[in-house]
Order: sequence, then C-alpha cells, then structure tokens
Amino acid sequence: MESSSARSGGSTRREATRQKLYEAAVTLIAEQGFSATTVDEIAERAGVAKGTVYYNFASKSVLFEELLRHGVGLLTASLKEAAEQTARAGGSKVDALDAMVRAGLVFIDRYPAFTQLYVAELWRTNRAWQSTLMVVRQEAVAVVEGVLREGVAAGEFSDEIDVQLTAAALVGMVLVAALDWKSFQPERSLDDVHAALSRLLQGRVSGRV
Amino acid sequence: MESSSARSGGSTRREATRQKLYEAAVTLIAEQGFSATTVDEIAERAGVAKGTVYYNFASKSVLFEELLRHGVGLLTASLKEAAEQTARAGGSKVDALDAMVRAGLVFIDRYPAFTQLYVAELWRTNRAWQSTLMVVRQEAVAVVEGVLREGVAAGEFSDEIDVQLTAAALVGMVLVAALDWKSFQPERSLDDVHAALSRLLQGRVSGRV
DNA sequence: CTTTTTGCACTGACTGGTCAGTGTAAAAAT
DNA sequence: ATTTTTACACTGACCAGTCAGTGCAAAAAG
Repeated sequence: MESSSARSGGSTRREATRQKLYEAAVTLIAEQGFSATTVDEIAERAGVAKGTVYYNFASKSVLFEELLRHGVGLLTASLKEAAEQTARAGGSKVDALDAMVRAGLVFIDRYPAFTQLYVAELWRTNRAWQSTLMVVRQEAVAVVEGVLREGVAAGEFSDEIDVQLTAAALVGMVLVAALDWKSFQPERSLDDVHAALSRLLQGRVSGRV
Repeated sequence: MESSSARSGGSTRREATRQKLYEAAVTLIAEQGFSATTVDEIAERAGVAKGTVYYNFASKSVLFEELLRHGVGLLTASLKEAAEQTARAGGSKVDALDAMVRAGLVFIDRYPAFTQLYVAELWRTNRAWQSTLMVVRQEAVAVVEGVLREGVAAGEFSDEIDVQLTAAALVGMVLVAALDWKSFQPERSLDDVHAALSRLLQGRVSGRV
C-alpha cells in the first residue's frame, strides 16, 4: 500500500485540507462565536464542500476543540521558549516575565483571531469543550506560575505574592491590552505596546523614575 | 402620559417583569452564549410566557442590548463613585486606582455572569450590538483613563505612561484575575484578591517589601 | 500493456429537527 | 377600561449531520 508516500514526504492532501478548515473556522468563530457560525460558512470560506468538513472532523465541536488545542499549544511553546531563553542568557526572573509578555504580544499579533476566540470561550460554563479548555488554559498559565514561583524561591519576588492570582492577573493584563491594541489602535508598534506593559509590570507607573 | 398611576421610584409591573427577564437572560447567555440560548429557555427561567418576552422587548437581540447597557451603566457608576469618594477623602491617585480596582472586584463578585458575558462579547466583530458595546466600553475605560491623566498632570504618575494602553491593561488585570477567582478559587475572600492586585498595581512584586 | 479493482478524499442534495417570531382569545392585574 | 400577561398552536427559515455517488491514482489481475 503505502499510498500517500507517492506525494511529497511532508503534507498529505488531508493535512492541507484540515489546515484550510482551521484557518477558515478561527476567523469566523472569532467574529461571530461558535454557535452563530455555520458549518456551511466554514466550508465555503475554506473552499471545500460541506461533506469534507465531516470527512475530516467528527463534528463541528470536535473541529473547534482540535483548533483550541492546536492554538494553545503554539502559545505555550512560545512562552516556554521565552522563559528558557532568558534563563540561558542569565537573565533575572523579571526579565523572564518581561520576555514572556513580549512572547504573548508576538503571539497575539500573529494570531489575533485565535486570541479573541479563546478569551470569548474561556469562562463559559456548560459547554462541551469546557474540560478541554481548562486543561489547555492551565498549561499556559502554569508557565507563568512557574517563573513566579522560581522568583519567590530565589528571593527575587516577595514571598507574600499570591502566585496563582498574580499569574492570572499578568495574563489578563497582556491579553486585554493586546486585544485593545489590535482593535482600537492597530497602528501602534509592538515595541510601543511592550514598553507600556513593561512599565506597568515593573511598577514604574507611580513614582517618577 | 398616564403619569397618574406611576409610582415615584417606579416599580411598575412591567418593570418587574423586565428585571426577571434580564436576570434569566444574563445567566443563560453567560453560560451558553447568545446564539445558543433560546427565547423559550429565557422565558421559562424567568417564569413567564414566551409572549411576554415579545410584549416587553422587540426581539431577542434588543433584550440583549438593553441588558448590556444596563449592566455597564451599573459598573461605570460604581467606578466613578469610587474615584470621587477617594478624591473627597483627599486620597492620592494611586489610592483612587486602588479603590477602583476594589469597586471592580465588588461588581464582579456581585454580577459574575454579566462580567463573563461582557468579556465574551467585547472583542467580537460583525455582530448587531457591536456599536452599542463600543460606546458602553468606552464609558467604563474612560473613567480609568481620567484618573491616570489627572495623576500625570499632578506629577504623581510618570508622564511617559501611555494612558490608553495602561488603562486597558489595568482593566484587563482586574477582569481576568477576578474571573479566575470566581471560576477556580471561589472560596478566596475579596480582600485577599484585592490585596494581591494592589501589590501588583503598586509594583511591590519584585523588590522586597 | 490494458483492464479491473481498491482505497482515499471529496462532493452536494437532502433530511429531520430546532427555534425566532406571530396570532389570537381569554384571563389577570391595575 | 386599559394594560399586561398567559397558553398554545403555528410558520418558515435555517442548519447540523447524512449518504449515495464522483474523481483519481496506485496496485493487482489478466
């Protein structure tokens, strides 16, 4: 057999179709929400027939779940990378946090629709993909929590901070600021936005430095 | 005019029905999203007939829009109140910011479902109530921006801060931290959460106390 | 070489159910 | 007397998921 090996070693036809469906689904769902987006729309935007969607995914919500997993996987990898690179370069934990803020901004800059969709679905309850979302959220937040904990252990951060809440707040800060940036002042540069958040992160807002 | 029968303070029967419908709609839509929530469900949860929904609101989306306006109105009032009270008591602008953080937390503590729903809809595009949402968002964020600007003018905050971005980031910080609190550690007290955010706000995370 | 078979990826008309919104007549509340 | 609510049957658009069938290329058979 070995049928698919006739084509290029990398991407099968199926793989390419799935990718097109992901891309179509992510923007439509970000704009309209999951329930308001029809499978017909997704198929049309992807340039395939409706049947193809069901040939590649068991259902509309399975498509969505795999989309979520895929996207948050990218984000988590990017955050880890940022933290590790800072560590390798001998940077402090604040530097690591700062690098992660930037990594987050880069991610959102690249995948704004995914970010939108993620935020919109994260705190919903009673939805089929709720558990998937929780797992996947925890992976991302855990990276930030890890850096905070190491910082506390190393005496760089006050041991009175609440790691879990602070991590959530930091994530929220970046998320909301970035979505605002993309929605309302898209002409601003990433460096600009990064600088504003750095200032806030390092407490250089009050007190004139 | 039929003002003869109007009670001052105005709890007509109609008003009460509307309120019941708001309350039913807000939790259902927070859980499931707008499109996945049916008018029949809303009516049932509110304990009224379906016809009553349409007697009181022109359509499902009009009901939702008025819900949004109503909710954000409450939040904005609460933030303003916090800022003004601090000013009257002769507090600094950091104190005002801190009071607003607390007001935000109190609001979210009281109306978690509304907050959920608001976050989920805020960055959507192409939706009927998009413009309503923008107006209403700006009102709330403007309160924070106002305090920041006054702080800069008074020399309390660095004049290098980006008011708009910083305001968005602060709102995001509180929003996400609070939703996390409600979703994952609801047993924590409001004071606890407030303390964690205050620390972050005042840059007392890095550097020993 | 040629014909036939097999398996994969995809197609799009169709089905059965769902749901926003309507119409109406009668009851309840003010 | 008027406003508000109820109960319930109904409509028509819309949509997730299905299924019989198409196109194609590689292998197997002749």
